[in-house]
Amino acid sequence: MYTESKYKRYTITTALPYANGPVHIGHLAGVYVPADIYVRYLRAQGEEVLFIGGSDEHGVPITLKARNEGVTPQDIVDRYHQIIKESFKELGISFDIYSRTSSKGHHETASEFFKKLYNEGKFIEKNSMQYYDEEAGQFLADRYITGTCPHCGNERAYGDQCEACGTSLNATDLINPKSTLSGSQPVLRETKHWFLPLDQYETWLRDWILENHKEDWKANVYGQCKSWIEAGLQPRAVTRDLNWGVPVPLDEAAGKVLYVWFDAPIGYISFTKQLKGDDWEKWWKSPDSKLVHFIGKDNIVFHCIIFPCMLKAEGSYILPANVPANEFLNLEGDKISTSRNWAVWLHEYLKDFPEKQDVLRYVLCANAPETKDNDFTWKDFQTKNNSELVAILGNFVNRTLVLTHKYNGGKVPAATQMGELELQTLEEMKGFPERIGRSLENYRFREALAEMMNLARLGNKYLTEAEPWKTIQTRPEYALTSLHVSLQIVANLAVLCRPFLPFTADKLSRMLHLQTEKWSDAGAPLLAEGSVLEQPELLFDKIEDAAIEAQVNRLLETKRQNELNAWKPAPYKEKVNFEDFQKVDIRVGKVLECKKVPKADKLLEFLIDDGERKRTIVSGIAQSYPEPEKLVGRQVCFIANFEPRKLRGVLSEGMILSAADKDGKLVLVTPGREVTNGVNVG
RNA sequence: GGCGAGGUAGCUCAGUUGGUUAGAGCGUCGGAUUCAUAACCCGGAGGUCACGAGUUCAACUCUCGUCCUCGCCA
Repeated sequence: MYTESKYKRYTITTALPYANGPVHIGHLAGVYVPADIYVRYLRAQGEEVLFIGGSDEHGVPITLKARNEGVTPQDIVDRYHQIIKESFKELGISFDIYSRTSSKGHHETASEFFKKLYNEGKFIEKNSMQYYDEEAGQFLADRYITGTCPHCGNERAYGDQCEACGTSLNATDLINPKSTLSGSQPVLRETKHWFLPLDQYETWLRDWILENHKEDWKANVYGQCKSWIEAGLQPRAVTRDLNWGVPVPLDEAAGKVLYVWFDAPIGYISFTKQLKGDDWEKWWKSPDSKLVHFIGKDNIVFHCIIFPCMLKAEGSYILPANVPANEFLNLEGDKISTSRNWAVWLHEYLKDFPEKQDVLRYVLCANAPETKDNDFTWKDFQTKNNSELVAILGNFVNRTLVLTHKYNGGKVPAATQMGELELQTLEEMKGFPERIGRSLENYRFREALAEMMNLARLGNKYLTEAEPWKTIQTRPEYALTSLHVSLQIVANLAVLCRPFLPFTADKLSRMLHLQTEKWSDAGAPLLAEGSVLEQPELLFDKIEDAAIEAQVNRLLETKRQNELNAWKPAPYKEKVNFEDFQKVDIRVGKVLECKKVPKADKLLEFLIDDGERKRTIVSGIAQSYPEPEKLVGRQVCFIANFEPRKLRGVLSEGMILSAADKDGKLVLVTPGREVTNGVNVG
């Protein structure tokens, strides 16, 4: 380790993904990829590390989703826990344990934690009035209640928020509240809950964060904490009325569970117990253990304020040394959204791009939203793969190994002719482990990754300058020496890229028969003269346009679907009176002929039997009816008393009525059964 | 609306306590090269550092105001 440290071991946690959907690239770039890089680096440094993850499986949204699908909450979390766990594993996120909050061990630990705080009088009790559904026999979460929004009059506002006007609400604000469980009108009933009095920890928080972590916490994290503390903290309910979660371990608390924000972070502790058994405590209670929480910015308050207060209240735990929260990743310019399916899902990526785990890891790390929100685009994904991984890293390794096989039978040659250039290059190589390490120790992952790539650049530059393909003719000993040097750089890359690109590191180590993964060995030559190398195998393949187009098209399709789903009837037009309506002469007629108007994309020319004569009407529906001749014989409705008008040179005597469907398709309006041509519609 | 973070080259980002010509990668253009997945290597172009005031010998950096993006809260 390059930065001074009083720590002997590291407890690294990652935000628990909520098990109501799979994991997407936003989660990965913000939390899991950086955390995994950090952990793999620590391991390479020989540090003792515990890397903890798991699914967050309680809370109201999961119960809502279960209701919508007609299954149990357990079914929902079983489904997503499986997907999430598998996909993390396949991406190489190297958790020591990936567990879940619905596990028995977690329920026990969370209950004990509550019990201890309860027994020591750390909670305050409060009674309040909450809506209760008498038919369903349960209290209602705010999300389970709909009613009229007091601000905008939307009749389908939720108890926590009106989606029409965006205001957040209390369920008691709603006019005509209705339970979504039974449809009945809920009644207010008194209920008792336990609260963690965060306000009592304010002085302590100020000292701990605002005074002592001003320098070492990220600006976004520190600023957010400051904002919260200075706004004044309120007691926060630890329990709620719900039947999905960790039951409150008190006789008087039937039908109540721990609030999900309270039980979830305890998961980090219970998972440690599940893995380490009796040996768990030092990871959480020994001051020489460094606790680091990797999270996204939405989670800052829980990990910097609330969970630390819980740990402080309990009394025997250490506190996080750092909480390197990242900002958000956008996708092709729009916010990632699970409900709108605007995401690149990890499990789908792994299917669509087999054996390309490291490419995703690379791109997400290079684009990690460390200081501000960032954008993921497929184009950029392709570019980073093709012009960085393939062109710089893969190419350097490949050319070195190909040359070695060509000129030295695949064995590491001797370095008999070290010149100025060689010494200088090896000297430069020496600096990389420390520079990369320091960046990682300070949670600057993009910088660290770029530095790792600079080593490959150094290799390319060296090889180009040494040009063994030329010197092999004139000074073969020197040519072999330069391959020796290049190979040492390749070997160093194998060690130094491991935190970022573990699959690539494995491949490289196999090809080189490399004996070490230790960070402290890097910086120096790692391959012995005469040792045998495998046949080179390409580390990365180019990604062709077609693969990228397929992904982009899928997103475009998603966007189209979302627009359809968001369709709403147009607002009503101004009122008109009956007389005005009567002025419009709408009639039924039969299509006698129908053809496209030349040089007009949208126009069809109809010849209509209107009961008295034939009339020509031009209508802009060609794109919805690609085979106009098929309309012959069909009855349509038209406006008979418009002034005739020329469209594209054709005189149109009226207008044919059609309905505009939500996808933009126009559909002709036809009487439900054949009627006499010329009759009125009214 | 209050608070927080951000707004720097076509794109993605660095810019240490204010101090010379504002940096990197990718893209683009030119050159060189052919060992290598037309890749690598060298060089050039490209910036009113969101905008407007102010402090200072000196401002991307400090202060105030405005605009925009994101988040938290009400």
